[in-house]
Amino acid sequence: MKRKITLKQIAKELDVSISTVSKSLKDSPEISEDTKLKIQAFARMYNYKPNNIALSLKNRKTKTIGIIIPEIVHHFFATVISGIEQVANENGYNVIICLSDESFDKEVINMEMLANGSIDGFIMSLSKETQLKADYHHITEAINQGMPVVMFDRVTNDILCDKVIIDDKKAAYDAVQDLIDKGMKKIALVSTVDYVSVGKLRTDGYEKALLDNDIPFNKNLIIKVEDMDHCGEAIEKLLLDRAIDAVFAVNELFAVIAIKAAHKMGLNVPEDLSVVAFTDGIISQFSTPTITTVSQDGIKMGRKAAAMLIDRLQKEEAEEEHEEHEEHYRTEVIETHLIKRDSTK
Amino acid sequence: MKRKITLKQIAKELDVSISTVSKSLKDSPEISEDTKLKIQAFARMYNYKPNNIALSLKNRKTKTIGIIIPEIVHHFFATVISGIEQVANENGYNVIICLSDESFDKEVINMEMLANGSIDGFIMSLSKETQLKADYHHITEAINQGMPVVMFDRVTNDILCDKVIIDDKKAAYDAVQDLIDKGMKKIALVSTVDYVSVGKLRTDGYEKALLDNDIPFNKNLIIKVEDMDHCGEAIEKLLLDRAIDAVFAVNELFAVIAIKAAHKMGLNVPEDLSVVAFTDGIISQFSTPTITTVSQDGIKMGRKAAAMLIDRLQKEEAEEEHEEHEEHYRTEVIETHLIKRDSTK
DNA sequence: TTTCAACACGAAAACGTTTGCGCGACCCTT
DNA sequence: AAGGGTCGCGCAAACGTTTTCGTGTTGAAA
Repeated sequence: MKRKITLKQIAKELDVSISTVSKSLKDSPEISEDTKLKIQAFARMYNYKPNNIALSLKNRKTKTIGIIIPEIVHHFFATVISGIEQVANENGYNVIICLSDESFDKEVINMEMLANGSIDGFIMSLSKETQLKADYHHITEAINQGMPVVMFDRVTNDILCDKVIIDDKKAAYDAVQDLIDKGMKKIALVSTVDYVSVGKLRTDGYEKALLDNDIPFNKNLIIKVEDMDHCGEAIEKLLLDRAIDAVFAVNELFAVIAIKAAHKMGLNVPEDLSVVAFTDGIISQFSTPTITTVSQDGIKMGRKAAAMLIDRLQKEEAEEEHEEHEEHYRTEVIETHLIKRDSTK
Repeated sequence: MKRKITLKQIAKELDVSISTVSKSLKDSPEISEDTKLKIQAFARMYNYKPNNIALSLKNRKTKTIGIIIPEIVHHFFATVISGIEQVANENGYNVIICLSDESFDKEVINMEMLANGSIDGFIMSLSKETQLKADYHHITEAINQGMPVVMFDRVTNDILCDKVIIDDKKAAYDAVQDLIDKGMKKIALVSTVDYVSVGKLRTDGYEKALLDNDIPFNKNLIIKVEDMDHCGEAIEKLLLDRAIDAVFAVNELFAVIAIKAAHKMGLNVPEDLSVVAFTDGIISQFSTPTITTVSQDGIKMGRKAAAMLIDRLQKEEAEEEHEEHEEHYRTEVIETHLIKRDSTK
């Protein structure tokens, strides 16, 4: 149980100064070969490694990225983390992850926690509650303190920063258009409540596709799921009442519930009902039938977000207080495409 | 773009010493009320928060837990993280996550990285490659340096430390026994290669259940999946050759593949073939039919692991170099139970 | 022998905290 | 008026680094 060795201890042991040890380990020409070799050997023997915390304090940077997301038991978010981690690793960064649990307060607490020197920059996706309250003071504050922020997926126009998103509206439009092309006319939408930005955008895309094809936009064909438990019932009711021929769901969970509801009523998918979902995850790949989805490449999204953040950090470092902060923020759009599987004809 | 304010800046601004500022903010009785109020007001105005890195350096502890897992795009591991994060948060800890990607080298690099002062302790699950090589020097080293380690799920007897696992053998035994109770005799096992500890244990449980019921243990009914792509074929072959009546899969992915294979051959689940799987995840809940599984409560596992680690950290802090390190390590076993769904009769 | 460069190393500041201790100023007691 | 006590504050060390700027010793050139 020997604690990690420090420069000071090596110095004392070898009867030289701390600076001599430090310089020797960096192979500085200031130090004689003899001394260097002796110190290096000693350090290697005791497996000396510089203390990260001390380095962070000295360099005023931690080489750590803070990630704040609503939840982690969620295929999409897990893939994004995976993407972030890849790029972070490639560039010598670590990631520290905080979960907001869809709570505004936790999001704020976590951000303030990390903002006090623990990290060099944020990558985040807004919690539902934050989007509902539209209170972004914690983010503004972080940015004002010079902490770069990259938002992904659930973003807001109220904050100026780098963002990486998918074109939710267009993707939804394309998915619905595909249904229409196949002859569907009565297309139901199963969505979340409106304050979640992506839900709103996907609804917009759905509506536009209908209108562009001269299909009346019928509010009765839209289910806004507030609470998971009644989702199935609502869909069954719609199937019963309206004789719809397709369902467009904003996530795969809603889609699989729709399929189960259809089965329960003796309808076959895709023969009697086509189903398309947003977010290509595990469920879509393994449900029966497999579900046609809009791909939403989390890995790519995460990689892009991390690349943007690290790019900014490095630029910052290069400028080094030149104060020429070119406040030019970018919004990257990740391509999506429709993955055709067995839930559509 | 004002950088975060420091004690030094406040001191200079108010023309007092740094210590006076620090003590005032801690409401020390050493300082007069007047001065304290003035300083506190000023600090609040500038939203002063102590720098975490400086605190970490001073206190020799970071209030951060390092997590090393093979991958994150995996329901089970995601739930474990979620559990860890809950308890960590409740106790004022942050979590920093590294992915080994099932690679030994990455596991080593990540551990060494974090061990240099970045964290107070580890929670980890071994990568496949590490288990294959059975090389645990990096873990021993961390422990020798006084860094507490808690291992979960994929553990090894070669390392002495706190562990939290499920009783893989017993859980497998129970699952197979349940099949036997229902009249199954020809039960196939779809497993991973043996060096993954849990795969081995689950196989043992399967074997014991058979033998205890006087059912011959037939190696030909076992499929060791090396490579995902041929998994389906192997199962189909078995279904064709052997007329098996049940499949016990060590994870839900193998189970769903078995079900698909069965369907493809015109067999119905559960009428013609029962399927039970380990690891209760998303797939089991949403596949058709839903799959009977052995629950493996990741949240609980994560919570337990975090609790054990934090407990040890606090004990360490209390002892404070009393050197009375009671090296008594515990292994906690998380309860499992069979969740009966539609893939079994 | 004096002078100066080169060499090898150490002292100290800095990053941002916390905290034990010392010290001056004041007031009260005798 | 001298002694003692209290109050209010600052100094400095410590955590573990890196790096700039000395500084003492040596050897060679003048």
